[in-house]
Amino acid sequence: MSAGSEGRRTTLADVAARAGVDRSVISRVLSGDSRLLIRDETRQRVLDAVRELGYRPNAAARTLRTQRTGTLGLLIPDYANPVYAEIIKGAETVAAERDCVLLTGSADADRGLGSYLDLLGQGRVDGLLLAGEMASKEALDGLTADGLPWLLVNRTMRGEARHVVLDDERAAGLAVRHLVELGHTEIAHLAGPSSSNTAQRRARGYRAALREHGLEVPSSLTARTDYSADGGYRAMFQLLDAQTRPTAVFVANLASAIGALHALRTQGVDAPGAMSVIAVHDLPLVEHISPALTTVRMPLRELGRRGVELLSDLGPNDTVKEVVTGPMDVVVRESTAPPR
Amino acid sequence: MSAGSEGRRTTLADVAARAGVDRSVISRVLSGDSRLLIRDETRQRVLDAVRELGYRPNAAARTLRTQRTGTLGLLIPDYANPVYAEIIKGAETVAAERDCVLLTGSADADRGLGSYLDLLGQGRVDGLLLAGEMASKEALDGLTADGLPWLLVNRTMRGEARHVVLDDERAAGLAVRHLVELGHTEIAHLAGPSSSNTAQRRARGYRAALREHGLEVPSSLTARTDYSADGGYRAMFQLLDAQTRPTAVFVANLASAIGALHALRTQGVDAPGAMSVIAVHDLPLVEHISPALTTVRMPLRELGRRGVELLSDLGPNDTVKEVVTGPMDVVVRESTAPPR
DNA sequence: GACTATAAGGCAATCGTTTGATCTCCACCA
DNA sequence: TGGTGGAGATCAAACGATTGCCTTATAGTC
Repeated sequence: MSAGSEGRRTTLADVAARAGVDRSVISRVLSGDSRLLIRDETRQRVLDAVRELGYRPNAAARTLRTQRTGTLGLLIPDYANPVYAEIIKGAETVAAERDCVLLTGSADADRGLGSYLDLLGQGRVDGLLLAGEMASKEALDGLTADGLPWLLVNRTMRGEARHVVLDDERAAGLAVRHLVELGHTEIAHLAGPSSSNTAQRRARGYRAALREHGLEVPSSLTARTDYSADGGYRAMFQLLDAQTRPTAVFVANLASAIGALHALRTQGVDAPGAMSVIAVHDLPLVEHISPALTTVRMPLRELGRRGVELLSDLGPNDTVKEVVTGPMDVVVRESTAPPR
Repeated sequence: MSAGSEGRRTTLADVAARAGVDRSVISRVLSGDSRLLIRDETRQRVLDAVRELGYRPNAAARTLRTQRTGTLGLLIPDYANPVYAEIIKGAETVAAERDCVLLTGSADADRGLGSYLDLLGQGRVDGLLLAGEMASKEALDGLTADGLPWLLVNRTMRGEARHVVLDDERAAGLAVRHLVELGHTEIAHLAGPSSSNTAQRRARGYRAALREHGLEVPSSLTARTDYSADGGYRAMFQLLDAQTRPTAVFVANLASAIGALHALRTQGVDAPGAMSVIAVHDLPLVEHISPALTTVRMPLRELGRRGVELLSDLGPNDTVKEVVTGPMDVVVRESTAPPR
């Protein structure tokens, strides 16, 4: 609208001049300072000036003064993984509720936490959520030394007591129980990478559940995938070659399960007739593949929510270990059935 | 390491004191000011002090002074859509090359561009990439008035000449040509939502290609999906009910194609035997579904790359309309074949 | 020996907000 | 008349980095 307003953005000084008061008055009115004594008429003049000039506080100046940015960072390893999409959504929702922006970025083996922080510099975020495996212990200590609160999301780390995770062991337990209840006794596990924290917990939960149900835990019934569809495809072949072929498989993630189903088709193994498949996580999409996947739905949004909630109340030296207690359930579709 | 360094972060003043020089010297050394005259010995003292104290410039202070943040923002409608994952990856890569951080956030119908900017305040990013349909014309004008450069990514907008897009019409053309070359003449289109810019361009490309190949363009051969698998599922049923059943369908996106394949299975229509299916975009996953999808692979990363490149050289009043020229090809898999 | 040029840094204003401390009325009370 | 006590603002010092302009030395010149 205001053509010619090129060049300089409106500052407090502009608004103050327009309203005929001091800058500090504007600032206090806008921040809702309750100790401010001001006539209604003046307050109105201030608000009018703010609106007419379209004033918006300068983030850098405010941050410099208050040492707060109103911003949280979230680092994830890979945008293509739908698991993180859900976590981000949950996190953004709470952040917005708290008038705070969530800024997401990705880091991985090459471009790790360190280089990300070098770019970010100091004082660009008030806290950092770290989802996934990109952070080393040293990097985390560096954050603590800088006085920046951080929180691991969906992973734990030895020696660090700052994380929020899902109950992956219980998820594995639910999956196994579902298979056991169908009558399976030869239950295999298509596990995620041993470097992955969630994969470890799911594998542990799988073994614990088998024992709990009085079943043996032969290591030949576990194969590894890198959490990709290709990985699942290859790993399934491995399982099919085992001396005793399982009748069901608990797969650590969705993508691998899709690869696994492909392998079964390729080998002419009917699913679920000759092999039941159940996987961790759920997406609308799996309803539409064949056979529709039975899954364990995880409270990923809740995980993101809790991440932000915990982080924003977290001092640089506090500690927290939380397991999100959101609903978790087996969504039974077509890929699981009683053994033949 | 330095226990007790609690409380205050190191500032230029600390480093200056340690090196025994003025703050300005530190600043100039670090910024590589070529006009600075300094003895090697002094320079070394400065660098040592910087390292020993682990100094990192305060982003807010620097931004306040220079009016630059070293940061670009990217707004997307939905993290769950793998299309955006690819765009983000491309964008982050270039941003990193240019020593600049890309901060991604999501906005949609409810939480639109406006509320996002209210949270961000002024001066938190040097420019904004807007992927998807969340921005209104007024909001864009607001950005321009604020002096913030912005660029639409993967969409155009009437009356605004600031976008970078893919050649969706050509993608549609390639898909249709592939089907025509297989011998199809009854080619349907499973189109995206009419509100979507890409959907419009793909539909236009589809019709143009049909005409180009001398085929008719009956409107009964187009059905609409909302770009979801469910939407594709329902839309495919519509197509199957048409008076003349097509022998091939060009689907506007992957998720819908997966739903469409499901619908075909449900109805006992063999794909590709009785119905060929080709979709826009490619993912490792589609290799593993049955039948493996034939797709048109789009240069999404390149789109993200160009977005950042263009934006960082863009003044608030410049204009740019670019069609990314990256490679685009039909990946032939199992879901397309000659008509019976 | 006075003068100039250059090398090597120092000074201080500035960016825009926030916030504790201060100031100026004016009414009211003794 | 002098003093007190708000009400309703204003003042000014930060926050930390950048950058145009100054100030010292020292070396070199006539």
